[in-house]
Amino acid sequence: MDLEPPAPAPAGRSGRTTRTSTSGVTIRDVAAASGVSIATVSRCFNGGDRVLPQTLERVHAAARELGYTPSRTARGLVTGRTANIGVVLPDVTNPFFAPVLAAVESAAESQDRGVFIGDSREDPTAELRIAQRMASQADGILLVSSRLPDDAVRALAARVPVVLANRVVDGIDSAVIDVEPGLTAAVAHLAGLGHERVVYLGGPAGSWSDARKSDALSAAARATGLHLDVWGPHRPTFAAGRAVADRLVAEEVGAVVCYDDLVAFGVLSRCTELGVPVPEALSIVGCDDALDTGMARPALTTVAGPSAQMGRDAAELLLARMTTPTRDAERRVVRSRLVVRSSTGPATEPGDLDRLALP
Amino acid sequence: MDLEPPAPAPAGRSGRTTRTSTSGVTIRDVAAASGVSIATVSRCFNGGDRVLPQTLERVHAAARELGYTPSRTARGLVTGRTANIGVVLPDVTNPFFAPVLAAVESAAESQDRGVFIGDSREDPTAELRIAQRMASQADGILLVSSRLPDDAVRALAARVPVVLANRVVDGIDSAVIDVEPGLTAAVAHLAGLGHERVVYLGGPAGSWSDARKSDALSAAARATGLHLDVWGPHRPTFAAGRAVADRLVAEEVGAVVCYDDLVAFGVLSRCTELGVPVPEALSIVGCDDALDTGMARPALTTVAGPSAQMGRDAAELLLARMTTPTRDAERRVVRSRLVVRSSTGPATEPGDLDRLALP
DNA sequence: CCACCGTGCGGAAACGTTTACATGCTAGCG
DNA sequence: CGCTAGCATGTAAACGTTTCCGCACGGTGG
Repeated sequence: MDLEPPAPAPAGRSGRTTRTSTSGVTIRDVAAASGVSIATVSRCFNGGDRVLPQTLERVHAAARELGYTPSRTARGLVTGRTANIGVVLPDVTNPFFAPVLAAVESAAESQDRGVFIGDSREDPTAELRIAQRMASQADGILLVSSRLPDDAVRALAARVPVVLANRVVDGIDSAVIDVEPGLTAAVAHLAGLGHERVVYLGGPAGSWSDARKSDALSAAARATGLHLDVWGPHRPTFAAGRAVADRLVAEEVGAVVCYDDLVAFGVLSRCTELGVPVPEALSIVGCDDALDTGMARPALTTVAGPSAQMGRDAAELLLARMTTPTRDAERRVVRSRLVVRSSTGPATEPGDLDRLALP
Repeated sequence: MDLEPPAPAPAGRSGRTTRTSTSGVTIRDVAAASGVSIATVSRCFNGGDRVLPQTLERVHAAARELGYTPSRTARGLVTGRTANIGVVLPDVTNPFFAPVLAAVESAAESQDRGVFIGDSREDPTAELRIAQRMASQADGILLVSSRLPDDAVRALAARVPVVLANRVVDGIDSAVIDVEPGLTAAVAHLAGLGHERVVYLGGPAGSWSDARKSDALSAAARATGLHLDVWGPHRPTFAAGRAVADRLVAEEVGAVVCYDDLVAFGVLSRCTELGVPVPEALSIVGCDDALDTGMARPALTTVAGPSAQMGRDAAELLLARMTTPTRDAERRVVRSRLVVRSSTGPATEPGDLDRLALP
């Protein structure tokens, strides 16, 4: 690559200025240098089919010497495939997405594919715009926690292979975490600790996983005889958790399940500030087990979802759909589970609470 | 191969199968529909220069109706520009990089540019490979915490605009955090608490910021009369912190400064497990203030770097260099500062320590 | 010995744009 | 009234590939 790094008018017998960002040496140069036609050079770089071993060797040698790399752009123009994939998610900053992004990146890298990333800021309009931009430059798109309406997803999928992560739409591949086992266990756990009322701090409007969590909690609460209040929507952030914490303590809520760990941490943080002891006065359950969530004190009881596994599943599905567009839609499900740590504890009577508050 | 997989004969008056992932309608269709030449259509989509307002209107109407979007690939082929930028960083999973990625993504999005992302896994070879792949599809590349040798960076920069974040190489634009103020304050802080020996848990080999931190600590320790030991290299992970914690307690180290918050949390986590009280037995200082690091108990004293700002700076520099390749290299510096929370405290005599250990 | 076929390769036509250059037209100026 | 300047538009040549054909050649089967 560092053939002639700073040189002003580098290779090329014609002295034409090269403004492409690639090496500047084209398939024609290689053909000339190795005494074959460009068609043969092309074949040498695409499986080497129907090429004499010695020719292949000669061409590769010439290419190596000239520092030739096939232009992905030109290749893309004629083949219609770009060897890139796109990932669009609601917030790059949310640690929940990091493992899935990592998994996808890793899968792509192993096939020498580029990865586009887009941050929709939880805005469906932005999400669609980004996805459409990607559609022209990627062979497949992974929508993580998509906020798009079902129809929009299907419309997009008609133009370009689409796979969903953390979301389900009929007829579209998806990789999801089944929150039900974990949340059911969480409700049972809280009930077992004597809590009679639980508040669910809901996630962003239009979030599929929020709806799933809400449903799972309702069902579990009904089965257990627990009273469930659903608050929200809330943005899935630390700040949102802090903001809602005051109301939790004002209403003397004894147990709360949060849309995700960020919100849970926000609640925890604000409670600490307010001098509200956790879990004595308030039991907090998070979701996702993003970040190494065990590191906080008190360590957060949370519904852990194997998000890295979900990412790997999503990547597999995407790659599969890209190579075989005419498959039936497939759904991969990984199970969540409850991780009990120390942010949950026995229910307390209001009287006991007061005693705790002023030692 | 898969010339006409699902759709028999979709759109198009010619019935030609469209295998491109774009809308399938080309500039030619728009030209025909609006009764002008393709050159005029092209002009309408590039600033509308030298085009009669009514023509422009007509063309845009036709384009809208047909659902035409210019092929970025074809455009890229002839112009040599792709309107994409690339970001390569050592670990997508490390929360330190999230804000800078977000900043870059945001800047790119506002110019309707795509963002490639690559994860080098802290491996210089992989980093180079990824960067080279990007070079052919992006107009500029941001190397975050690059582990590449200076020469490799310069060689790359000769092929494609390159900007560095969290790293400095002569002749290359860079946006960095100046760790010196924060670390100097940290040393002073520890000295003020009576600590006489500090261990620095160094970061990954070949990390520029690790070298800077090490230097800054050495200078500050020398000036303060503190004894500084440098341990390492360590991978910048939670696990690495946990692993080294045992040695810290075995050697009865009283104060430790960590390469980043992940390592610091690892140390903290393991200490809690071992029953070593923080900060009574061990004062811990982190770096970066990544994650909302105040949420852990005890809250981590850390050297906060405004990484989002660094990201914005880097994005600005990259965009500027892409439009004006022949500028002098520029360096943007943001200052770190010490954030004192509760993971640091007064030095303890071994005797006192024992008393603490068994209550 | 002839017809045939597979094999290795070259020629040339795409792919969908941008852009230099040519062209016709209108208007302004002498 | 004629000449020219400028403006809107068209023509065509790139950009760097892949890939469909066709061609020569040599070996094999009849």
